Amino acid sequence: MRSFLPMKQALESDFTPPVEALSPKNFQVVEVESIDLFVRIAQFIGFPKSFGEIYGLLFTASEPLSLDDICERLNMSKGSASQGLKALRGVHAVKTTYVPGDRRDRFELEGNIRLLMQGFLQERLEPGIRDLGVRIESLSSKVNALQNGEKKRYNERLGKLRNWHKQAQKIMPAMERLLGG
Amino acid sequence: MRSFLPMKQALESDFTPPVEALSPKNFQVVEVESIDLFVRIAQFIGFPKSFGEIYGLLFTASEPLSLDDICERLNMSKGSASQGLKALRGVHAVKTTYVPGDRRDRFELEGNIRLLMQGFLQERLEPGIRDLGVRIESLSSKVNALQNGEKKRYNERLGKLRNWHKQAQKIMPAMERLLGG
DNA sequence: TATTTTGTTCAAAAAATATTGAACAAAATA
DNA sequence: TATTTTGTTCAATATTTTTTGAACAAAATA
Repeated sequence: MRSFLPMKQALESDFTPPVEALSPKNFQVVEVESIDLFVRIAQFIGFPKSFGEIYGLLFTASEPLSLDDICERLNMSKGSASQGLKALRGVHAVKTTYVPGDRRDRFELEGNIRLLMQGFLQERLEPGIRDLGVRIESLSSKVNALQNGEKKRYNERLGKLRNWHKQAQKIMPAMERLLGG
Repeated sequence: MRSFLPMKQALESDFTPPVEALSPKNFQVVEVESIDLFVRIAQFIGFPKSFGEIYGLLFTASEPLSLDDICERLNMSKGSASQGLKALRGVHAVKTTYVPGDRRDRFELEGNIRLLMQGFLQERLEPGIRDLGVRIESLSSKVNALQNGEKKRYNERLGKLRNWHKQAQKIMPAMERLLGG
């Protein structure tokens, strides 16, 4: 893996007290740990590692970064960065920003983690739950064509499953309110 | 893929009315659809497909199945079935049952989907959330060593993240109650 | 005890998924 | 308009994950 952060921050002020002179190094540590954190979150919600890296880098950035910045700092191909940014923009986790005097796109976080979670909840979890409902109902109707014994056994199990699915649907709004609001 | 269900059910009764004579075929359809359903659920919570297949097959089974039964009906290797069953037993989704006159292990579902979810919530989601907390706190402490400007910017973002994490922790018990209870 | 049956483990193969990089198109500049 | 810069797409490659199957150990049977 390549170096993570340039010396920019250190060079921006003329004077810093001794303990703060260590800042660039500390900043690198913090940056690496931030990226690591978001890589975990990404993997947790089923995104590839690279998406987490990009998000983590933007989390630490003090200004919007260009595609090239991202590739360079994360040692990642342009293709990956482009795809990752596209996906992250898709879930409203990242937005494009105009920076005067630079004709390249610049990227920064859009809102906070809640927005990212909202995307996940609404575009992955919710449809998933809905799909389960469709499948359970389809199964239920087909079970009616079975022999009595089989039908009874199935319906018992399906009933519990249907019940559980209802609960899952019931808790969704609360999750969206608390985590995605 | 191989045939899914033997003719057993059809052969168990001497007479069935015309419409029910179709039962074996219907049963196969239902079985395939059940397995499909649980494959989705498995993939949803990050288990391999084969785990879902096993669970789905056991969901449809009228009696505890042996390892060989499972391999045969799902056209799956012994190794896969063994590993899948081990994992499913680990999350209390499947249990071993003694069947007189058969020295092979027999497997059946343990409780309903709630138990499986409980396993997922307690053994995956909860530790994941806890790990995030640890990482966020580690980051927070390291941010204190940064320069003032950086520190301020970071703490703003970290504050929101910490806040979000608290909400996530808060909603866990409700999820466990509704989905895993 | 020797043989068979049963289930587990793990290295290797296969499958699924993510990443790369070169070709391309679109937009900006010369 | 020709050239350069920028970002996207997608086939090829690399990586990760899952599955297989043969070797093994444990338990049951002969």
